[in-house]
Amino acid sequence: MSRVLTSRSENYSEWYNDLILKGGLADYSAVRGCMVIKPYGYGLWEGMRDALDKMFKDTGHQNAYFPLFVPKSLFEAEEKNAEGFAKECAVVTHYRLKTDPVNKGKLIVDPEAKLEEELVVRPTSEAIIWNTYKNWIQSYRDLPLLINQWANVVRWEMRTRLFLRTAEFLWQEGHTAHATKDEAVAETKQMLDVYARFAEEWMAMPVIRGVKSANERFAGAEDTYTIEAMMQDGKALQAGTSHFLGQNFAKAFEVTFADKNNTLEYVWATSWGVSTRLIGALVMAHSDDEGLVLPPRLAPVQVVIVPIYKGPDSKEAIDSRATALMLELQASGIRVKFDNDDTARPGWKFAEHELKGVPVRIALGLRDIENGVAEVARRDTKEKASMPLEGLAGKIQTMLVEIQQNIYNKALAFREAHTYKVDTWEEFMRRLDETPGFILAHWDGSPETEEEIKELSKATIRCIPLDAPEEEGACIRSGKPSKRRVLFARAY
RNA sequence: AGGGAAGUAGCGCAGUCCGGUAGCGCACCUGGUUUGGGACCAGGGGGUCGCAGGUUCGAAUCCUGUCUUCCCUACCA
Repeated sequence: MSRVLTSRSENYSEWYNDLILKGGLADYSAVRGCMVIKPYGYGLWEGMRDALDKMFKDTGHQNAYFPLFVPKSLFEAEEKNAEGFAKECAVVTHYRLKTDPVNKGKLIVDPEAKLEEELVVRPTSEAIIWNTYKNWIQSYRDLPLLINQWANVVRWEMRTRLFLRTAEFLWQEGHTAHATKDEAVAETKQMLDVYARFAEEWMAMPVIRGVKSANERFAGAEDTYTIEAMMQDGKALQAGTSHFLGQNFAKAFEVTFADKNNTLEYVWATSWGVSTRLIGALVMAHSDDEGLVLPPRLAPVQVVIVPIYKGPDSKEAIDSRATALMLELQASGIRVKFDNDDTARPGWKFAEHELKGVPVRIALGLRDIENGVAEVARRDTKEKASMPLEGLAGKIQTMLVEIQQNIYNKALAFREAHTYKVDTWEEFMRRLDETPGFILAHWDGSPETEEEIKELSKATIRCIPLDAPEEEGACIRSGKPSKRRVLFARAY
């Protein structure tokens, strides 16, 4: 069989790739560093998008769409941001191709069609958006301006990995403008909280909320808030960020408003985003050696019904009972697939749906129907039980909620078992190498020490957790005094 | 970006050293028997060997260039 997966322990990276490719989430493409998101993977993204979109709307945001291209002069307006992205920008320099006069049938870039001003393919949209907001904001009555866009962005990465880092990816980016600093900070924190709730309640993936250190901060931001999740190899993955941008973009793009006293003030800004990287996070957070394990709330298919045909006469009876069950489940709001493909055998289907992470499988044969039962199997625990067909939809609903909770608990228990308080440099290094995970340790707060630790250990400060209690201590590297522990890990 | 490996049918691979007109398993198609954990029998279709040059009577095989992917390390918001 070509469907056999590499195991996690054998090679974690290959296991991950196998899940993505064999689970039908994505494919490589003819374009370097770019992937094709297949229907099953895109279904996951749609689930994420719909849930997040509702959360954004519920917090007062509206969607809009801004151009893919950013004139270079706009892009460079906010210096730090431009510098941060400069080395990974795709740039459009020409607007026309023509037939190669030397080599007929081939196309060349028409040298006559050079753009006066190059266009940067957006790696993020702050520049074009703030240039636009300038025209939209005149008065305090225009604020707050709360806008989100669902879009693709391009960052020319040298080394790519499916979903985790690709040259082009899908994301959402929220960009808001506020009259006061407090309001903008509150917005930044609110959206971080939205992300954290989404990760925990929908993806069943526990996250640490925190603030980035200066070194790890978004270019152009005053503060970057993050949610950090732990993958099954103990490495950290930044799952979402929310930035307090201060007045940096307002000043760069001259975005001012008249306050109630008619004095002109610069607006205060935020931006926040999550991307298709979340799909990579989802895969690595829960899956096992048999395949994907998807949380019911995001699984494109929550329940699959597999008929067990026996003899030519059984098909009709089973199909009609299975169809009735499917309709009953659908009526309960469950996403269900009746896999009545007669050319594949049950065993094959069982393995296939396990690989794809379908949370619940119902097997239905003549024997079951005679006894008024069905065999129900959970993907997360692999438990199988015979359950009465009568009232099954209600039980399945409950089971889906339990599965959602169970995989969250499992991920949380894993994270807790791999989170260590460490007070010496020796233990710090030993933990990273021998029992990878999150390390809570003291740091003197200086960028130099942070850099030194990174050089020596390849671990970075993932965040200063928001709930970190005050605690006197000594920096793990420099020995200088520290007031709280910060979160270290090797990261994706 | 450094090191390593690999591109031959949809997938996994053999063939490459030693040049002679492409093969195996799975998948696919047809017919039949089957169906409670990746079925079986019979028949069949599909590949300008990643791409571009070169050497040669002749290239999957030798030479040069190039593209893509993976792994390890490094880098990255």
